[in-house]
Amino acid sequence: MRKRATAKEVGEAAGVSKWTVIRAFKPGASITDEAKRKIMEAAEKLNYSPNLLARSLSTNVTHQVAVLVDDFANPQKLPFLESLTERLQAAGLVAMLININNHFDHVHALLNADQRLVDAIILLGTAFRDETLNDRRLGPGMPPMFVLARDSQIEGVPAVVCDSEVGLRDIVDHLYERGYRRPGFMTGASALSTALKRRHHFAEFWRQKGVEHIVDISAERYSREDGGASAREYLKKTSPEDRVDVLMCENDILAIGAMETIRSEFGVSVPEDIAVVGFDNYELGATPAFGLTTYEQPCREMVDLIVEMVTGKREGETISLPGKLVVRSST
Amino acid sequence: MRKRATAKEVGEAAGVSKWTVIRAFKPGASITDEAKRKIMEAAEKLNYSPNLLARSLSTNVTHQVAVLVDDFANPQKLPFLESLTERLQAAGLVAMLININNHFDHVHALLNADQRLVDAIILLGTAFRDETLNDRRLGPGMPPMFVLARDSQIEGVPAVVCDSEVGLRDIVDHLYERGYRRPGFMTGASALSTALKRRHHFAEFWRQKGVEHIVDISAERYSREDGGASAREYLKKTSPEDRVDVLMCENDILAIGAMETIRSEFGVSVPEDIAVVGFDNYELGATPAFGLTTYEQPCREMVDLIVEMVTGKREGETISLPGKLVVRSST
DNA sequence: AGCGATTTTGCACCCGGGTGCAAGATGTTT
DNA sequence: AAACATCTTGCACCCGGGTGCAAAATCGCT
Repeated sequence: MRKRATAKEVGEAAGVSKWTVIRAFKPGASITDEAKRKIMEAAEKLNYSPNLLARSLSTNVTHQVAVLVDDFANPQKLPFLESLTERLQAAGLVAMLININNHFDHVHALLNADQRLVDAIILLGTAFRDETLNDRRLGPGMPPMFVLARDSQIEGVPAVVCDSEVGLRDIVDHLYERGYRRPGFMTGASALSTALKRRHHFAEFWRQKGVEHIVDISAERYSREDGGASAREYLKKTSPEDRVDVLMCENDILAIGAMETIRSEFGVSVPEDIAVVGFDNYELGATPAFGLTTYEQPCREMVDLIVEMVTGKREGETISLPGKLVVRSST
Repeated sequence: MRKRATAKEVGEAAGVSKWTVIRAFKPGASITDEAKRKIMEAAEKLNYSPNLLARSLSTNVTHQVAVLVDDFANPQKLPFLESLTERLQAAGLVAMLININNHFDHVHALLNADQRLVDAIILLGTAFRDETLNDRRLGPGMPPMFVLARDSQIEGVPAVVCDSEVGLRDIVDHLYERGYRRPGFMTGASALSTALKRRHHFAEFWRQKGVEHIVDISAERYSREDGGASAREYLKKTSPEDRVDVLMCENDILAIGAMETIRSEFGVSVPEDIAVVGFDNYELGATPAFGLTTYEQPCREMVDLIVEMVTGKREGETISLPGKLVVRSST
């Protein structure tokens, strides 16, 4: 059982050598129609298909791409994974999904991917530190790496990101126009460059409008509970008249957690007392219960670009794409 | 660039043959400490690690498992993917994530996985038809297959599922006890066996309690919009006094969609006028805005079992695990 | 028919590592 | 020191397919 036919066997069945069989499966190779027909017939009978492993060994191309994910708690990962696998498959590639966690760190994952000779490595919004890549175990021969939906300052590792500068300008413009003047910003894991960048632009655009002070609130992780917990802590220690009038959260999950806590535990209404803004346009944010104003990352375009880079159709250079402000009832 | 050191090269650097190098990397092989030390030193210097592709070619074991997913719209996939990748990795395996869609069907995916010589194929809650497996292109030599979070009637293809019989009995008991007597059931893609089974048990348990009539509502797909749309259609054509008093939805996404439409468009209150029940215990259902009563699938246990089957630690035989009723404010 | 041009096919040897066996090295016993 | 047991190492050949080249077959033309 579990015995695959080989080119040699097909050749014997069709009365040709194994090399001719291999040619029959190589588009554009020189072969007679007659021979090809016989071979295909025999191949079908024997249920033959080329062994991709063996092929990869000699061609040095595996058509496999490692996708590293370390934040499955973020539901935004799902649409990214969906688009990414779809596009990769359309390009003849397949994704090896690698879960980075406490038992399997980035260096492990990179070495593993390298050992499996993947054609490329995509870091999907992972929170890895740039120093990770300087690990001495990581030789110079690693497969090319790309970062998706997160910044990369690393030399030679291009990224495709949603332009947080444009995004936050749009958001701040919108909030200013709506009359909000006392902004707060909730970060998740604040040490990450993406977080810092968003925070930075948020503050910068408010400053340009004459608002100097930003209230900082930080959640432990990117989860609904943590968003709620940090909002709770803030509201507890701040009297109603001192509170922010709009709370920008680093992503939709934090925003939903915060919004729910604000409403249900403090009787504060959204957006009348405090407006809430998220980031990502997570599907459920659109539901009437939330009506979350947010900023949509151009997921499909981002994925298209990264796949073009991976397949070499496009030069590997960091690209920022503008997203789209989605205004709903929370502001 | 992108040149990996080979065992032969390491051997030359360490003054031994390539076979000795290979042994140095094979646990339990016979080799002197001295030789091993020299080899490891040379290996580190040359940044050598065994080429897993080449190894797989001769051992016929790839340590790769294909995971087929065709329903990325269901957020429940994310925790399953997370646990699954984590467990597989802990067992030394890696997941190839294959997206089944209009451009890449099940047969394609299976053939692709086979060509890549994966050790096993896991169908993650996919809506494939049993006939798919009878496709003539699928030979008898396919890798072993397992179904996760969905039923399998297929001979030789074991499944790990959440026991819908126990689950629905718990749900119906709970609803009956709360005093509901006019139940409705909302299915997604109703042709699927999982859906039919849940529907069947739901009706059966009500019958045992003397309630014969179940109102059937069906949504096109498993999405919030479709759940909302089918609830809308139902409420439109049914006068308040004729309506169900509890609506059981096949999963949480449908339930949330239905609940939101019921509340916001018809001013019907949940649970006073109509109670709503979901299935899966999707994380956001816990938020105060929804407070969705639901049934939690034992995700981690299910994944543990399927990984044990994949690794051969457990016999491949369909297993049903009981889940856990989670009562919240929607009932 | 005969010659050269072109296409098709077979072959030796490669990709990087794994296996079983036998030769070589080391160690133990008398 | 010889004889034997044991451990370590090298080797031939395997896994399944890919490459470049040369032999063989086919084609076109005079």
